[in-house]
Amino acid sequence: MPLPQTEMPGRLQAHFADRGIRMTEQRRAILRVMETATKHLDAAQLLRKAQKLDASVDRSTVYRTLRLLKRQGLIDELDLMHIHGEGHYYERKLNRDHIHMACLRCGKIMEFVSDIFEKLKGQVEKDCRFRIVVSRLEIGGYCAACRGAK
Amino acid sequence: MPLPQTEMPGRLQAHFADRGIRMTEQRRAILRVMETATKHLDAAQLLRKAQKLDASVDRSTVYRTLRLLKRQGLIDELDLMHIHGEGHYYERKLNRDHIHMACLRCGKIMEFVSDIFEKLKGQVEKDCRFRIVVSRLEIGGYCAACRGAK
DNA sequence: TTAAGTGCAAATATTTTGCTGTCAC
DNA sequence: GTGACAGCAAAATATTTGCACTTAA
Repeated sequence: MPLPQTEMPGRLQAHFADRGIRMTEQRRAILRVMETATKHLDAAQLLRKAQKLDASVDRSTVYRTLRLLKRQGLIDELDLMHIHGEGHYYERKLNRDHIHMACLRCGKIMEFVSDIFEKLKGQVEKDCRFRIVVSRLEIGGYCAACRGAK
Repeated sequence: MPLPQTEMPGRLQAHFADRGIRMTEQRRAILRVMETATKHLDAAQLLRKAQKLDASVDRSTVYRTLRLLKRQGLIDELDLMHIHGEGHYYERKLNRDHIHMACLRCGKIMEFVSDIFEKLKGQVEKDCRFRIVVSRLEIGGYCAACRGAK
């Protein structure tokens, strides 16, 4: 039975507890935002949303927590073709890796899960003798709606 | 007969001429550096190398020219897992798309051409009805040499 | 001739760091 | 109690912009 994409609130916090990583009010707020986010957030958006839960959260704590989450392999960092600005976007790493597509015209972000992608990663691991820790496939182009409209 | 990976010096300049894009001393220097680069360059490295050919080249001209090259689809922009700093790396877009792998231990960058990657892009175009303009697959992990050493 | 391109300096955007005080465990 | 974490302010890094001057076509 496949797990749903909206998944296990509290899992990030559980991971922290499991590994003996200290929990603070600020981290709790940031993790909750990441856990409940319905779209990809950049650092500034994450800061604003976290401050709604705990007004004391500082920008530097957001960046420090993002670094921690990355090191723990709990989130992925994306560029999304820099549709808005030069910063990065973040999302929880869920059970299935997926491809990101960004429409260069309307800015819509789409996700796509593919067995061929899994096969490709297997090929890289085998043919290049490379142990994959993190992978990121981002595609820019035109979505179905915008293809015609161009 | 497959085209070699080190390829056609002057092709970027030829493209500019074909499209009626103005050529300047500064652009000539920047294009030459991109054409002859043997590794991925960030904006600062590109600036330094271009200044050796034409000392007048300014940082802003480098960024403006990079933007132009991106819009023309002549170069790809990469993060290379931010192995050094938060900036971007650039490389000429050659005939065959390739995957980039960055070793998180030794920092080595590897490239890999795969038919499965081509097939995957075909799947995205077909199944998602998405017209791909640019794609970027970056992988972080451990190369063969570093796998043992860890 | 003139629209496009340039350098320069300053602005903006993004991320990191040093320090001192606070809090989770 | 103490080592890890926090806020704050300032620095570091990366990229963009306004403007007056220059140049390719």
